[in-house]
Amino acid sequence: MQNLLKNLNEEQLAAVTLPAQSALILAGAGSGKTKVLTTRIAWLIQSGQVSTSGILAVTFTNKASKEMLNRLSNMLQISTNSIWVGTFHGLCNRFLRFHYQDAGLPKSFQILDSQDQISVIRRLLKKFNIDSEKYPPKELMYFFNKAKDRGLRANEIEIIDDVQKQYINIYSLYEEQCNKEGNVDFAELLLRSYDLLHMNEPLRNHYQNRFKYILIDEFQDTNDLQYKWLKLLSGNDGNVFAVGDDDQSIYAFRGANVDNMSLFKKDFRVKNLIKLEKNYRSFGHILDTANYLISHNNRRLGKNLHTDLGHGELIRIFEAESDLIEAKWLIEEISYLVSLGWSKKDIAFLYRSNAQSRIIEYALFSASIPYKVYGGLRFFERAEIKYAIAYIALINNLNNDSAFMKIVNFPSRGIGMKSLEYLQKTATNSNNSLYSSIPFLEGKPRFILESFKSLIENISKASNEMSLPNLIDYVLAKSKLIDYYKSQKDGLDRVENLKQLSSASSIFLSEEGFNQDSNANEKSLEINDAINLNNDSNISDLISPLDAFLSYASLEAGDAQSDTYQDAIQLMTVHSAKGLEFDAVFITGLEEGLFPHENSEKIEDGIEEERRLMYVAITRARKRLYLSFAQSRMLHGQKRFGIKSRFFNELPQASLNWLNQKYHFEKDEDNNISDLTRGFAGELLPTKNKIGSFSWQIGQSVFHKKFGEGVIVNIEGNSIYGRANINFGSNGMKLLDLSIAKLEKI
DNA sequence: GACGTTGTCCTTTTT
DNA sequence: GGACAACGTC
Repeated sequence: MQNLLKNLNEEQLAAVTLPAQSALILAGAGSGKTKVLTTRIAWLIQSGQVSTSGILAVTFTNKASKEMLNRLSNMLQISTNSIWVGTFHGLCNRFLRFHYQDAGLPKSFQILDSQDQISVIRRLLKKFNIDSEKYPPKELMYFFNKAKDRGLRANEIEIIDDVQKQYINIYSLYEEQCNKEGNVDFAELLLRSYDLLHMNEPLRNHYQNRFKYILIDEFQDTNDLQYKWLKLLSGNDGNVFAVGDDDQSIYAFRGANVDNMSLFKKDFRVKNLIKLEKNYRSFGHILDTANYLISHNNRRLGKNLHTDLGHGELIRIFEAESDLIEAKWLIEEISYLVSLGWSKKDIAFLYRSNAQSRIIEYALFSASIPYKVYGGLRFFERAEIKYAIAYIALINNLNNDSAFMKIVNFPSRGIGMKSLEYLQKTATNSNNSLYSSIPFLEGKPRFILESFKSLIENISKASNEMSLPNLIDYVLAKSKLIDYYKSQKDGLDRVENLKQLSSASSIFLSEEGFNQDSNANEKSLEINDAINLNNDSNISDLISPLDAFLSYASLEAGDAQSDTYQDAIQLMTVHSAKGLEFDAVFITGLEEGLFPHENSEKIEDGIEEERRLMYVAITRARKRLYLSFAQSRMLHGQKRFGIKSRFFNELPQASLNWLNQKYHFEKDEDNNISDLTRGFAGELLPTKNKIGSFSWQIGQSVFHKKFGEGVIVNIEGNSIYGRANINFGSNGMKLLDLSIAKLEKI
């Protein structure tokens, strides 16, 4: 026990050993937040205050919950299996699998990811002849999700105008459709769980009694519904240990509400507020940069990080001519670091949006440097995998129209639009699922659909006799998915992915403790059984391997494939870097419109959130931080010119080191950049050359007295006297007369 | 009526 | 660059 607590500082120790009351821990980046959380859990268990089943620990990402479980099993000698640790979504899924009957769900309910959600909405619009131009599926999805995040059903939303009324109508149609199919979207997992706890008193009492200690990480990222869920579950004399950092709130776009932190203080009568401001991660210049940047935000609880580590190195900034050169510079720089003995897995390339990874990947690949991309198009989000999963989802629940539609004619088997419209109509008239309506058809459509039906029946029968991995191989063969991709000229990668699916399932089963040989799970549970059982039972005792695997496919999307130990450069978005740390961090693509993202300007407090995102990015670095931006970048298949991010103006200049003058590029006769060469650290060149009139070029960076820094995006007419479209970033796009406007070259 | 091809649209971040 | 819809062809 003493061992457990000996490495904590005063504040950390105080937090870990707080009495059983609600508490709010304001924990800055790198202040030992995860350490405090896990040590508290271990301490509670080891000191005998609670058994493992009395703890509920909530995180926001799968990565974080895995990390927590890892650390716990290192600290504790006992099994951590019965501790409920997971994401909100994962925990709610588990809860609903136990109590599906009470929640009004079929045993094998399927979880929809956002792609699936969109296609449900599309089908719905078609079915009811609703104009998808006027009611874009994506907008509808945002609307539904936002409502659910606030805990609202269709009939609980206030009607403001006619358009909104129609949104609400479609919302209830959507709910109806999902219920009929037995499908549940991400937000629904939470709302269902909440409703069930809310309505069902015995169940609520049971869980309130069971979870003596609730701990939650990244509290600033909770949305309204999650807050209500915590409140309900913790009961009246709630005991919630919340850890968070308002400066790292970066999920407002999915409903997170920072105000929950101050609300929590009041609602949960928090007596214990502890601030962890000592940073153990980063050197001084890095922290100064982060502190100075975030001080530009208005809505803050207030907190300043400090360190004992000393100033360390200056922040290195690089301006590239293009995204390609930025990528080349990245390679050059990390090769240098590696040659100095830095390890690749401690170096991260961060970017604002996933699309930016491509060019960096290409450069790394060409240089034969091992790298690992997190996020992006995940394994289970790939088209071919989604098809395979849809076959399995359909045999698991024949009412799943979404899965049905996805695969009924894929690979194509001669079932066209007309036949499906006919089927749809028949199904709608009899209020049956598509699959079960097949026998009521007539003529040729009936004939071809019956053959599809027997395919599904065949697979279904096989599923009772085979293990999951074998079943998957069977599906791939019988459905002809593999054959289809083999016949495609660029289908080889997809064939490989499909082949990986069965081994992925077998790894999953063994990790989750399932019996590999059988797919059977004949235990059908009454509510009381479930209550009695789940105190110390594994999820594998209650859920069929198939259901579990399908949930896993939706909830985890196969993010981190297990080669974490390989020494490779880490590539990820800033969002997915939250909670991680690296010796060297490169924040790339720091251009107006990209970071901060242009969409954020239209959103209330959007720029503040982007700034917090930047804050998160900066505080990932331990020893060395690089910032880079490019004058031009390929975007949507087009070359776009940008100017450097406004965030550069919000950094402490004394901590910055502008690298540009220390590098030069070698160009061949065709003006292609052949290689990037490390140059000498020369004198700083003057940055602004005042020149009278000369020929302007697209892509030229300019300075204007009123509008600030900009980039020439287009020139009309003569390049000396014509007019130019100039992108002034936050000051907008201006059309200026080149002979009149006093522009300076930068 | 089904299938392959072309054209058009969008493109932030995650469970 | 990718997903989907509309188009023309078999």
